[in-house]
Amino acid sequence: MISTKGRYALRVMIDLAKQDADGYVPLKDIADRQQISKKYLEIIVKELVSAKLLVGVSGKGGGYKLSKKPEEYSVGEILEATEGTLAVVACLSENAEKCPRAASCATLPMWSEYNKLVHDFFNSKTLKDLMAEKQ
Amino acid sequence: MISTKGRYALRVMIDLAKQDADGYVPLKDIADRQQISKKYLEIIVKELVSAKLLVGVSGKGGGYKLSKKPEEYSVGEILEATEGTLAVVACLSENAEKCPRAASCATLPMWSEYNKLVHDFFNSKTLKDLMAEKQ
DNA sequence: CTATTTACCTATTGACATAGTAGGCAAATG
DNA sequence: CATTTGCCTACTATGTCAATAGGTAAATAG
Repeated sequence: MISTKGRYALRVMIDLAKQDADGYVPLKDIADRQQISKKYLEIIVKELVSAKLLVGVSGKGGGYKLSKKPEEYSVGEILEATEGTLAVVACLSENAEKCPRAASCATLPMWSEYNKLVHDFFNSKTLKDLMAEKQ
Repeated sequence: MISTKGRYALRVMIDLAKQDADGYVPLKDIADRQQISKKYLEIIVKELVSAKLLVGVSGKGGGYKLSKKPEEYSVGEILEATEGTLAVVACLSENAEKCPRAASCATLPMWSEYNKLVHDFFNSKTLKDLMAEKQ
């Protein structure tokens, strides 16, 4: 299940995509508009900055802005930055140790198929697609 | 992410599907074959019995057996019985309270689409499909 | 130079889920 | 009646989620 963290991250990104692309937007404004605790958003936004999806600038006139154009973000990369992984089972995550049962696992083919489905879905959606939606 | 519980449940069901369909199979045997703690499996199997996916019989000669034919189980119902829900976001789970943001939510359409994708995927796969795999 | 605004940092919390373990009771059969 | 099996309650360690609290660092406006 996609957690609050990932869902909030998307809302922040959509919010930023809708603001003037040149200026920096203070987190306080985003928190007010989205009705989300600013303190909690700090944690989320920090991860988005680490992942280079956002640029943050301190001080007066500072805030956050997108590091590229909305159509250049996949929803998948935003979720992966905050959720840690989009892998559908532990053994298919990036840094999973090799499962000794893999060769004879009756369920692995299904998990792999499902994993691809999920990744393809989120990688094919862009931030711009979500901007187009209402609100 | 699908948890150990759901993955173990599938392995138990597959294991049972491969045994003689008439007799009852002791949990100890399944645990030995699958190399999973029998104690932990007790918890999982109990939930499968509650959901009427398995029938359990106590005493000598007892054990568990499928309550219907392998091709009549969807993978979805097995996972739902153990994972609680397959909903991809909280607001789309069965007993979720109505979200006040729903009407104006920019991400809801995507979540709904994703939710359908996931449910369709698991509801279209049957236990028999998994039996056919190696092991 | 100073006050203000902003991001950024560490730490803590309560609630809950995960992945088990322990020990015993109840039922069924040989 | 002993053995085998399911079934029940309880407990635990670890981790994640969703925050909250309180401070430090950087940048700008005046």
